[in-house]
Amino acid sequence: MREFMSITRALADPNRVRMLLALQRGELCVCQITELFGLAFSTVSKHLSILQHAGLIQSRKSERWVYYRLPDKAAPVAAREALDWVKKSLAQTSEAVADVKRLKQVLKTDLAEICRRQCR
Amino acid sequence: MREFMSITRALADPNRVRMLLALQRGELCVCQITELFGLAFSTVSKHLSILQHAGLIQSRKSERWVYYRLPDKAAPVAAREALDWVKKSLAQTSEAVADVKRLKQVLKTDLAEICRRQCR
DNA sequence: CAGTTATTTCGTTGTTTGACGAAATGACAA
DNA sequence: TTGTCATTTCGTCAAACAACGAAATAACTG
Repeated sequence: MREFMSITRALADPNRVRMLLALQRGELCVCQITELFGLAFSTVSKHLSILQHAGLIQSRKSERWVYYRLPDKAAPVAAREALDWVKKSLAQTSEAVADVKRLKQVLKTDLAEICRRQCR
Repeated sequence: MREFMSITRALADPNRVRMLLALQRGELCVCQITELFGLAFSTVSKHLSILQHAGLIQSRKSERWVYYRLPDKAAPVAAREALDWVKKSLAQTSEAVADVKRLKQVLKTDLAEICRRQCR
């Protein structure tokens, strides 16, 4: 029950759901997601932390960046079912399609360039 | 997306999820659910309203009572999939089992008796 | 080692949410 | 019609949450 609730609460925010959909294309680092959604660094980091605690994403560190991705097949059943449901229900929606379109633009840009652009 | 979010937000509260699980046994009126969960009338009514707006339950009025039930097969796909997921994930959990046990006690009692007991 | 850089954590702010009791509604019964 | 009764709506309060910027952390680079 506890595990299930951590998943439903993670899915109860539209920005987090959009992040999951964006990650279908492959892993992304925090600054790419920040660029994609136009939110503050700290906000994106918090969202990703909530998704990760719910088992809906995983992360790895490489060079200067932290990459987030959808979980592999070893993920808990509840999380995998939730992700299938999200994908099936929303992959075709206008929001998801628009996000993918903007994501393609973001992916064209060099990673270091994106981070530098977000002057802090 | 909007419809989907109304479902995930409805599922983001443990009391609402428990109500869905309790309704698997068949329809219940508001005062039975109130008795089962030990919440205030108005609180239960609000929860049921949120579930209904999300398409996760339906209601009918009969005599003095309003009965709520899980939706029929004509319900939106997203709602049916969500309910299947909830049921599959949680039907065997200790919380759900304990609720069903108490529900059986509640069902033994006469409906009018239950309502009267909740002196207002 | 010191500086830079990407991310996380912390503290604050405004909004949303869940809970309650009281008042309003709506339907049936006398 | 008036009263009764189950439910809903309203107003309020405290707790939770999303957002931000600033400070802390952690890891590479010079």
